[in-house]
Amino acid sequence: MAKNVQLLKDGLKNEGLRYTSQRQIVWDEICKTDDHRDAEDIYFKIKTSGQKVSRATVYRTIDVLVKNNLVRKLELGDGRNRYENKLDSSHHDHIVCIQCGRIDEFMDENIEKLQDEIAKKYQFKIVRHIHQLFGLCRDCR
Amino acid sequence: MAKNVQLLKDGLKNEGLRYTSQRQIVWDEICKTDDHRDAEDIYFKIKTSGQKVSRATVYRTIDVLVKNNLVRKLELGDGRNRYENKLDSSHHDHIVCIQCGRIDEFMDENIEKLQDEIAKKYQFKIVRHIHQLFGLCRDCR
DNA sequence: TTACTTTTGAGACTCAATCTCATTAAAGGA
DNA sequence: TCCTTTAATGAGATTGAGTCTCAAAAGTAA
Repeated sequence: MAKNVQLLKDGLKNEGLRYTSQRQIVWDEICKTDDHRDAEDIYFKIKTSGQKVSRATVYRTIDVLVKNNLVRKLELGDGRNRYENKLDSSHHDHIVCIQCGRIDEFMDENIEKLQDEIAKKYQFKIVRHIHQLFGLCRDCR
Repeated sequence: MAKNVQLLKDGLKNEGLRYTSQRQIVWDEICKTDDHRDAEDIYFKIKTSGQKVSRATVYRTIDVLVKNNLVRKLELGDGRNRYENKLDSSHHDHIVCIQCGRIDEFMDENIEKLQDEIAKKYQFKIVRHIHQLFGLCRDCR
């Protein structure tokens, strides 16, 4: 846990941002699970735990964490962004079950390589990418 | 153009839906360009051309066209879905410039194959997928 | 033409997310 | 420790894409 405090403090300092109790609360909440949760989930989890952080601050803090590379933003195209902590996870993409909502993760070096080749061909500089497989998981097919 | 009328009529008939002038107007507008436009763009283009189709009908018709495989829906994760006609384009993914908004298309058989292998490994049945590269295009880097 | 059913339009509504602005609280001196 | 400066916060208003409602209009089949 002390590790998480330091990570946050360093990240904020790098950006010239202040360390506040609200930001720590939001970051702690995101670190509690490896789920892919939306901002409202995170907000209500904090709220029902009795801690006081406003909705605006939760949204703003999540943005800060994403920009500082502590949190990964997941865009599933259903109008709600999901977030996951990047504590010990390296880059990966997602497999999403459209029936039960289950989200698995995958990573393939070869796909990454092919991707880089495509970018090269288009003289394109990749900043980030999204690769998601939607369909039915083992239990739903 | 007659081709587009027939395509639409057939698509609608398949679903047991009626052929209406409004649906034809929306489909025609989407066929006019190969751009990746959002629903509001399409709605206003129709509106300013003097034709009368309500916003609700434009949105509903686009959904119908997507379900009937006449239109491809593009989710860029910025809160606005884009649409493109599938008149003579086969499957492809997208390269999006975060500076100028330019959208290029790419397709790589090998990536598709690797993707299928991943799905197999997870015992997952892919229904659709999203693969997008975000970054800076040739002119913006 | 009639009877039935689907589609449309206008505007109300939803919901995630952002913005406003007065108030509160970090951080770095003195 | 106390100031001063400046950033961060909270409450609630606002935005904006998209959906819903329901009465009126228009296809469809007999």
